Amino acid sequence: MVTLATVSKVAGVSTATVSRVLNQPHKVDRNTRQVVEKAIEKLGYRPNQYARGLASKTSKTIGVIVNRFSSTYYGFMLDGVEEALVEYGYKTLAESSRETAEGENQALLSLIDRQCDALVIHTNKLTDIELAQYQNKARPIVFMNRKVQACENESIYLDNKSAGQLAASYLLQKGHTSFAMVTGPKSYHESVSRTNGFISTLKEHAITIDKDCIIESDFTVQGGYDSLCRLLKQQKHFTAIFFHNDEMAAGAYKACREHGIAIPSQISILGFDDAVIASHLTPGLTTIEQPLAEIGRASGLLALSLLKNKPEIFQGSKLFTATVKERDSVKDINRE
Amino acid sequence: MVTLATVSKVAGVSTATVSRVLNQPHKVDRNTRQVVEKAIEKLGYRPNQYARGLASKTSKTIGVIVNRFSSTYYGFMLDGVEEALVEYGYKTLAESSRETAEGENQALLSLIDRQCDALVIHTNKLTDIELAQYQNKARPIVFMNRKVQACENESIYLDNKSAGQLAASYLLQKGHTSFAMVTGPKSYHESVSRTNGFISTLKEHAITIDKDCIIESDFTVQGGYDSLCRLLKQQKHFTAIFFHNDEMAAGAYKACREHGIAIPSQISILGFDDAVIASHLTPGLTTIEQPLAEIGRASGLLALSLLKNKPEIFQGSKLFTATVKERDSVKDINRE
DNA sequence: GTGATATATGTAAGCGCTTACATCAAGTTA
DNA sequence: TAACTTGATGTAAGCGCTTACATATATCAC
Repeated sequence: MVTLATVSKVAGVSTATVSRVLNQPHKVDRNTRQVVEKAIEKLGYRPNQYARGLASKTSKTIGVIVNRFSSTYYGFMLDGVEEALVEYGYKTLAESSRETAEGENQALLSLIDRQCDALVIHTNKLTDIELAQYQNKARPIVFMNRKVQACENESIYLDNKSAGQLAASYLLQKGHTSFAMVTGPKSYHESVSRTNGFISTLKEHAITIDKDCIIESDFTVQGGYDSLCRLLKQQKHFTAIFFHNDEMAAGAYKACREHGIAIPSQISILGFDDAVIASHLTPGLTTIEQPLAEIGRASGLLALSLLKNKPEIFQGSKLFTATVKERDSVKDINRE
Repeated sequence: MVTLATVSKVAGVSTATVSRVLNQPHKVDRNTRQVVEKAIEKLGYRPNQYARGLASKTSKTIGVIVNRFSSTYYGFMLDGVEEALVEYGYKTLAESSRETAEGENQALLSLIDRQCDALVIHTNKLTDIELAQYQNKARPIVFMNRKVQACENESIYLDNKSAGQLAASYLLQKGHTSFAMVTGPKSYHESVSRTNGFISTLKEHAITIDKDCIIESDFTVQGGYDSLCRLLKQQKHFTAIFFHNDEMAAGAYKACREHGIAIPSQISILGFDDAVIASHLTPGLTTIEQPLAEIGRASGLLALSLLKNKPEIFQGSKLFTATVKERDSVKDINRE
């Protein structure tokens, strides 16, 4: 095995010098540096990251937690984080929590055990209070797409209230005046904020939404399907439904097909996320787009900036805004 | 900071004993063990994985390489790998190659630097010869969904030739006799095998496929769209098209919509993968399903079994078979 | 009781690095 | 020229673990 010592012997210098050319090259004489670099090259030496980490107490690695890998929702954020870190020579250690509180805790501990210099985590199950306890100057934790009370400086997230308002404004602008909404679980802060935003804008226009027309669901296709069936059964009147994500909207498409309801002529549907499926649905799903990759990227950069204590690395805003991705699932009633 | 030494002092034993209760508890007396465990608990001690790795030359970590995270294709495999490893107390260190040869090389080296005990990699760019050079008894490398010559024992993959045959048989069974095919890049072994399988079965039925009706594309939605447009321009006759993945098939849906061609009445479409979008397309895309999560799981298990030299961990077959996931995009011509 | 065997624990030498500190040569100042 | 910088390099002490080996104690056959 080729170690620092091997290189130092071949190069005829001390191990300290070799270590210096690796970590603080400016402190080594040009000629010596070249000799060492040649030896490294020749031997194909690669530093042992564990020895490095043990000695320096830093791993050049940032741990990331997501619910699971098999959803592009997390995939886009992960790609964003990795992209940001690669630029700075940092590695991503990604772990999934498998959507359980226990998984989130375990992943958190395990990433800390692995000496991650910082953490970028997306969590749903742990409470703000539990999360705040993990915060620690030595090892910054960035909360990705979540606002954690008492850790707002380390939270990167979408302005979900504005996004809800945007959804309402958009539908109003298209002439709709009577609505339904299928939300995510109330335990998710996103759901609550989106709901509040949506309702508040309606209120501004003196429109109220029937309590029965707000259904709490679970972000799944099946959940969306079930919710739509329930809404139909109630026989309440509405011309547009706002779904808190595209999967649920896709479930609604299926239910509509089965009930012979045409989108958007009989019912308008507005999704959320701009997931991959949104463009493949027929008609194309109009949806509130959130910049997931950007959010991931920002989270990565924020982690680095906190870690290195260099504010210049992360300059932008911690709050992201959603936009409307217009396709064909919302009818413009004004044009009738 | 709480270290092994802290625990040993509190428990009144040597560090060796503490280390033993952590790694080989049966070698420690019941009473001593309890005392130590209590101390660990009380102090909230967590072993430093870097020190552990340095001393033991093992990291209990398996490195995984995928093209990127933002595709469920890789996501499902990743989830599969992680699921398998978690059972055995191993961690997943996932890195993306960003679909470049350089990225694949870098990721490979970087995971080795990080002392991964084994690697599970999905690569497209590196050649069999390059990959074989990385193989090494000390650190097994499993090739996920790829057959690498000279490393067949470490390759877990779909039987793409049979899958191609299955595609042909299915379409034949539905009464089709005239075909087109849109393949993935020829540089991908999957594309070649699927093509060969497809053609060979047709040949068995004395059917040939016009060279112009086989189009090489790139696995993207846009690629599928373009390919269909090209096929239509040629004015050749065919009733069914076999696409090498669902994204391309989705692109074809779009092209059909624009050209006013009805699926499946005017043209039948068969996809590959059973991606998430397949069920959301209208009509539902009939597709050749490959068990990605299973392939990931098997890869993880194989890596563990090679690593620990315990054949019993990985028992199954290294070759997976595709199945038909039937939806509504293939017309049954017999029923006319 | 003796020697052999098994079981439990401790001692201490690393694992491959980083880095504070020491050393030394060469240049600078008055 | 003596005293002081400065820059380049070396020495060696860890970082927090694991583990081969040594030691101590208990058990057992005879």
